[in-house]
This record gives sequence, C-alpha cells and structure tokens, in this order.
Amino acid sequence: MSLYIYNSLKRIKQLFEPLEADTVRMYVCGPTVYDYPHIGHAKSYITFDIVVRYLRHLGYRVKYVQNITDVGHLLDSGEDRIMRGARREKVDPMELVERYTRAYFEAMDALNILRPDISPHAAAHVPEQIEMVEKLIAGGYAYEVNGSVYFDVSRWPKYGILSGRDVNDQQAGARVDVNPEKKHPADFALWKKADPEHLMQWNSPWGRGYPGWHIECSVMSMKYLGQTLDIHGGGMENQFPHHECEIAQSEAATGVPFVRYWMHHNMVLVDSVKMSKSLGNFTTVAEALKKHPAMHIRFFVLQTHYRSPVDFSDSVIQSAGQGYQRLLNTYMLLGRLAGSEIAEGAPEDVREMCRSVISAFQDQMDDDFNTPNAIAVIFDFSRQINKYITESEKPEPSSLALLCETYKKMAGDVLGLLPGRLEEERPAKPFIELLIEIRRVLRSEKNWALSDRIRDQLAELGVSVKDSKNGSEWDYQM
RNA sequence: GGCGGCGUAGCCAAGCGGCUAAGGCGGAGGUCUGCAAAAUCUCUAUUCGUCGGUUCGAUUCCGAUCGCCGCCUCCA
Repeated sequence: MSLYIYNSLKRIKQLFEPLEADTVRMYVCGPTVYDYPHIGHAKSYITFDIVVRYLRHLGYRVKYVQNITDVGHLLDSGEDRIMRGARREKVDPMELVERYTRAYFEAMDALNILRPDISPHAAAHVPEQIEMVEKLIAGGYAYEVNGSVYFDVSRWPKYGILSGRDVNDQQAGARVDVNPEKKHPADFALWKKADPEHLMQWNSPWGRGYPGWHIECSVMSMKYLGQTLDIHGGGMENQFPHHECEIAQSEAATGVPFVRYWMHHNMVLVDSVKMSKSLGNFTTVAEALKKHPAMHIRFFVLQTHYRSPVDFSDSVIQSAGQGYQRLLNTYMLLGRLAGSEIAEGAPEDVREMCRSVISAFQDQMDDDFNTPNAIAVIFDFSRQINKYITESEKPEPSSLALLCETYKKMAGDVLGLLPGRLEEERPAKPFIELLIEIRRVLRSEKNWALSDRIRDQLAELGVSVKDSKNGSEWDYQM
C-alpha cells in the first residue's frame, strides 16, 4: 500500500506523491511567541512530528520548515500580540520573543518532538515580505491606502477555494470591526501602517509600518522550499482566513500552485470547549508536565486521530498512561533480555512475525496517519512478544534482538514514544543491585518481612521491583 | 445568516456499504505467585443520537431532526 493523505483542499484522501521523487518539502504554521506554549501546541506539533517521522521512515528526505511568528499577529483589539506581551512583562519585544521561543522549544523537546530543519522568524524576513507586497501591487492584486496595503480579494476569484466560503455570504465584522480603508471587508492586510509609538516598525515604500500576519508564511515557506510546497500543515482554525490568504497571495505572486497537500489537525478541547488563550481556559505544556510524564501526554494525543478533536483532562491522560506503561514494559523487558545481541540469524518464524507486524503498522500509517490503529497494532505485538517470552524456555537471543529492533522502529522511531536510551544515567545502579542481591538472600531464607520492606521502600524511591521464579527484575518507574 | 466538523460500550477511541463493531482504560473471574507487581487467558456494545429513505444488505450513502463544537480578518 502507499501513503494516502487527507487533503483539505480536495476534501478527500489522496495518494501522496511529492513533486520531486525522494524529497518532501513541508511547511507548518509555527507559534506566535508571546506566551508559554499550551497543550494545543502540543497536539499540533506532535501531529506534524508524526508526519515527518513517518515520511522519513518511508525513506523520504524531508525538509521541514516551521516559522516563528514574532511580528504582525494582532489581537482582536488590533494590538500586536508581541507588543502586548512585552508590555505585560516590561521587556523589549525581541526579549519577549527570545524568552518564549526558548520556552516553546523546551516544551517541544520534552514531548520528544523533533525540531524543524529551519525555524525562520518573521521579523527577520521583512525585506522579503516587502518585496512580495510590491510584486502583488505591481500585478494589480493589491492596493495601498494611507500607508497600508491590502490584498484585493475581488481580483482573486478563487478566494474561498480552501474553506469553501463565498466572501459575500460571510458576516462582515462578526468578530472584529470592519476596517473602512478596505474596498471589501474580506480584503486582508499585507502591510500595515505603524503609529509612531508602535515598537516594531520598518521602512517601506509605503512609509513606516509592519507586515501583515499572512504574508510571512508565504514568504518564508517559498524562500526555503520553493514556490510549490508538498505539504502545508496547520490547525483547522487557521484554514480560514489564514491559509486561504496564503494561497491567494502566493499564487497571485507566482502564478503556480502554492501547496499540493493541505493538512489540518483538529483542536484541543477542555470540558468540550475549545481551549484558547482568548478564553483563558488553557493549560500550558509546563503545567501538564508537572502532572503527567511527557510520554503519557504524547501517547494520549496519538491515541486520537489528528483530524478529531481531543478533550483534555487529567483522568483521560492517566488512563492513557496506564496503557502506555504496558507498551513500555514490553520494550524494557526486551531491552534487558536482548542486551547487545544482534538480530542477525533470527529464525524464520520470528522474522515473519516482525514482517507482518511492520506491514500492518504501515497499512495504518499509510491511511492518513491513523495513529490510533497503529498503536493498536503495537498492543497486539506487545502481547505476542510477552507470550513468546513467557512460553519459550530460553528465548533465542537473535530473536529477542530482532523483536526489540522492530518494536523500536514503530513505537520509537515513527511514533516517538520510547526513551532514547534504555540505559539512562543510573548513578544509583550498583547500590540498587546490591539491595536486590541482599533481598535475593533474604527471600531464599523466606524472610518475607524484610524483603517486602526493601521492595516497598525502593518503590517509594521510584524503583519498582518485580519478583518471579527466575529472580527479581527492577527498573525506574516512569 | 454562511462554511465546516462531531455524536460508537462505564470512560477514551478506531471503523465509514457486507467477515464475530479494532485497540486502550476501568470492571468481573481464572492461571502464575510466599505476598505484591508484571505477564497471560476469559467475560464486559444483538448495536453505532433520533426518525425516515436508497440498497439484497447501512454504524457506514441520502434526507430530516435533536444535541454539541469550530470558523466567518488575523488563536496551534
């Protein structure tokens, strides 16, 4: 089977074929760095992390660009988000940007989200944005009014192609007051005139000002990926107007298709209502990480398809965490048993089992990144492995190594759900092993009281001990 | 008003024309075990918001209806 992606532009799943055979050019709308990242960001970037990882797993060279918005993204009040943040924290706008860009990457790193290959800042690409605005004016697609430049939607009949809207059916001013400078309420700003007190402003052919929000994505994506992108991703709430505007301005400027596959993920809800900063009901990633291990959050997100909304609550993440722990236990068991064995020469029946599991896994991922089903495949695999290990007298070392490798490929490389190294830094290891050894003697003497006490106290210190006929296993608890 | 999405077991969640409606959590019982944990086995939706229609056949398609949610100038 081949990879099919749900293309929001066509509203169907389509066979994925990049423009250039082995390379995928992918752009995802990044954060506006004026506050701490929240779990909505987590869902978004986990979603596209999976896309990147899976495409790489399939052998593509993926060039992944994700912008950092640090200018021009306004609040409904018309205030620039960055300036609002800077005022709130009494720092320079660019200090604020630096602060929250770091916070953003720290949060994403914690969730095991691979960093983009390029993270361009909007404020660092103002000349390019001015250039594109000039091009649009020259082409007759934009007009200047009083130092601001607007895209003329009437000159672009295809406006609405992505969101399926007719601009004339929309409620002008539904949320933000209509700007009288515009010829049509649907026209959108490419360049905005700046008041003298506006902290972020640049010289332009139209006077001092700053770029509109949509233009940065067009400019930076095309600068680093070329005029036609294979994949452009983002949240559903940005489908209109943001992505619609990107298409209009990009295609008006270049005359070629801007994006071949549009991917939109669904929202995070809290008590069934959208979580957003404007509603004030958001949970930051840092807060969530205090309550839940990062992998539990990641697993929780991946147990829902990316085009479905996810209702965030502590109890559902805990439930997900229980399931995750089972998957992790199998992996740790395999890791311990396989040690440094190599998979070379594993018997045919085990090879066959791994082949069919990988194939089932890929079938699910090929179907528009169906991670819930892909995880179900791993649960089945986990059960098979546990049975194999308990039922065989002495499991084949090469088989164990192959199973471990296969497990890691799916759960680790593609889904990003496994710890990087099984043997973390363990300064306490020799001491724990000493206790385990003492406990072994106590148990052989049937001194249950003391051996149980050691087990209980180790548990309190974060070390779980599991006894079996063949001795005791221990591990750090997640 | 316009555009779009969603309603599947106690909870989370796949499936979207036809095998017994995946998987996870929780629950019940069994195996293993000094106990605990882990692991494993069995059971846990005659039914997919409601009502019609199309069809040999619908959770899946169409229509209506109820409920929930998102977007409509700049929220991941």
